[in-house]
Amino acid sequence: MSSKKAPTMSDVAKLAGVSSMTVSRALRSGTSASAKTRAKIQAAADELGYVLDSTAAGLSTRKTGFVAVTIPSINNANFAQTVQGLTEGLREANLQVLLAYTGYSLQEEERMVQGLLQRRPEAIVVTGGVHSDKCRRYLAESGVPVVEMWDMPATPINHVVGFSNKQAGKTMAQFLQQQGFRKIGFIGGNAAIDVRGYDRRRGFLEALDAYGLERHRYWQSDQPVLTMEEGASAMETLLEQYPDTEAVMCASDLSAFGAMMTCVRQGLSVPDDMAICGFGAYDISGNSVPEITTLDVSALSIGTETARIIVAALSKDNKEPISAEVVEIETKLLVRPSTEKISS
Amino acid sequence: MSSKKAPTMSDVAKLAGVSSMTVSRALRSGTSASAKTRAKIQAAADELGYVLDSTAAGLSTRKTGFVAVTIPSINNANFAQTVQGLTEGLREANLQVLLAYTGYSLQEEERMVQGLLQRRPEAIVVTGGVHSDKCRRYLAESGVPVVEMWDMPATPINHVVGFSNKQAGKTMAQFLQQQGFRKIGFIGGNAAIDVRGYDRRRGFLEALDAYGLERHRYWQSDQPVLTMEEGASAMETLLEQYPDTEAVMCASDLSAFGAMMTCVRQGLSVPDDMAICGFGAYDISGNSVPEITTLDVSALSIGTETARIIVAALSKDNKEPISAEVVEIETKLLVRPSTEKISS
DNA sequence: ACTAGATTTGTTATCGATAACATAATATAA
DNA sequence: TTATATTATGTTATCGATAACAAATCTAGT
Repeated sequence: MSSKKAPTMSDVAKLAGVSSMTVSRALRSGTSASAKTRAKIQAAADELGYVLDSTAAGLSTRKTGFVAVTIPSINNANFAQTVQGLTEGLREANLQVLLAYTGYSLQEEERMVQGLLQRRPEAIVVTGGVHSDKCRRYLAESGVPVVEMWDMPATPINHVVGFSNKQAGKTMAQFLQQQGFRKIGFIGGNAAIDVRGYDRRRGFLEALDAYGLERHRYWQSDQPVLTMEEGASAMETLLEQYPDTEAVMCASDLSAFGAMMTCVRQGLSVPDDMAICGFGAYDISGNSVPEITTLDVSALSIGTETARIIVAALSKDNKEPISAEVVEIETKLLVRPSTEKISS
Repeated sequence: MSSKKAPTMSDVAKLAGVSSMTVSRALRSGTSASAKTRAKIQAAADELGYVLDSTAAGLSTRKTGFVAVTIPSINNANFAQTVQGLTEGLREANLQVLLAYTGYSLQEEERMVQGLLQRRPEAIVVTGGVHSDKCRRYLAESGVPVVEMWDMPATPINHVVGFSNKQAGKTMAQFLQQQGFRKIGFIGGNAAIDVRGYDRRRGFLEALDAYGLERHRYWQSDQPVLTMEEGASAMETLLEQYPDTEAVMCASDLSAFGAMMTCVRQGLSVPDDMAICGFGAYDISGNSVPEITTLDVSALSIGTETARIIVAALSKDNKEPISAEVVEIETKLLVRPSTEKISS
């Protein structure tokens, strides 16, 4: 770590014997500069170890070159995949992702969005369709494209890339019902925290109602039930309270796996004694024994689609009005042995 | 998304009837401004929906307010935890994390570091102690604190927060040997890609040598073996080639779990027929049945320690020379049922 | 060789904020 | 009340780059 301060463009210009404007042009593509001076300037830049200050460049061009993204948690394979899709999709447009974590808190989301806006992102991506009033206003007035992902909000701010979590819950309930299960439980979280998980539960329970099935076998906590450990202890409680339960849907594959391990520990067979399904198509669901039935929401596509929309919105001439895109991502039920109904 | 461009500080100043310098002061803490004008300016700012442009502010103060971090993969719970520790530790110093993924490629790391430096981070954090020559030079000449984490490089660039991956491999080998296992295998990746995983293998095999144990039972690929699926198929191959293997160390808990599932599928009992240990103390290792022996490297502490060093380095007066800190994180062997030696 | 047109380079103003200094307003002490 | 210290506000220059325009150089066709 050298302590002398970084060389600037005019240092390079001086060394190369040209004006700094010429340096600026030589270091960019798509600008006119003779091959000879380009080489001369490149050499001077290398000698000084010059690195462009994109902070200053951005002030002039009014382009910062990054897209702000908020996700609930970094430690979640689904969001990680979405971010990967975003990163890759934005790379070709020379846009970097600036990530912030909200910890499933709307208040934190508001703070993060405010902080991110100070950095003048060229677009903003948020997870979910529910935000604090202030946050909605920040987003709406930001002057840049906004994408809400992982949900289908009733009143979108701008663009949307997601799927209906409620419908996802319904799909799972329908599947379990069709498989012949009747006493069906749910392990999941609370509305105030994990909005999307709660929507899934709502859809799930509504479907049970529609089929005339009992819907009291659920377990809830005021924290999202997303980890293996939480799933495991939730299943313990559920087995105590409703030992006759035949099948359970979990808010996440991780909690589904935890729940399954509780069954194994108690000598219950999955799916013979207890069928289990999860959500999110995490690695674990396809690699456990038995493999776990789950809903694949194609987290990667959410990222790539979001990136596509952003790139399109930014490349459009400002003259034509940019219409808000709403993309519904297809979900896919992965039927696996953990929910095989034994013909008894 | 409104299309009129964002208001600037002088817009606020005009509305409030003061100079823009006064606005600048009123909107910051630790600056002199009367309560009355502060309120007046705040009101004007709110009315206009003004958001500070930290890009411009940074150009003047020469502080961008963020720290650049490169990690091999976002989809890795260990690195996610480290990032979380970093984020939290830096938040109180008002520093944001700018994340980039290298995909376990040194070449990509070089590109990322170069790109990140253009944004003038106040510090740079990289994963591992091996970098391309160019990348090393970039880092060394960046003029800001550099932290290499997750390893103990022989010749550090600047600060270090990590542990010896080689020693970690040795520790596991020693443990398995002490448990009474003799025919020990290894499932892991290749040097060119996952440097740290390879170091662990090196330590592991050296220890086997030291104990006079056979060391041919390893499986290697030119890709890192870090996922459950990779672990599962690696174990299949290993069982074919060396069916007499008694115990296996895996480069990660995820591959360890995959390997364990292969055993289960083939009717082998863990640990009776095959002992398995992993690395990284992922959730899965503590929640599977049986639970998997692993090495906890305290990924979170790596993040918080790194954050601490950065905050300290940045707060120090530039007068006193900043000495490079080297912090060795303590690792902890978590002994679990997956490696219980049956007294036969 | 000469001129129109194309290409390369230079000059000046500007992006939106803050630092540094200068000045005005207010508070405090003698 | 006056002098002095303190606080509040304004002015000007600057951070490091690029846009917009201007000038200089080169190229090609006749």
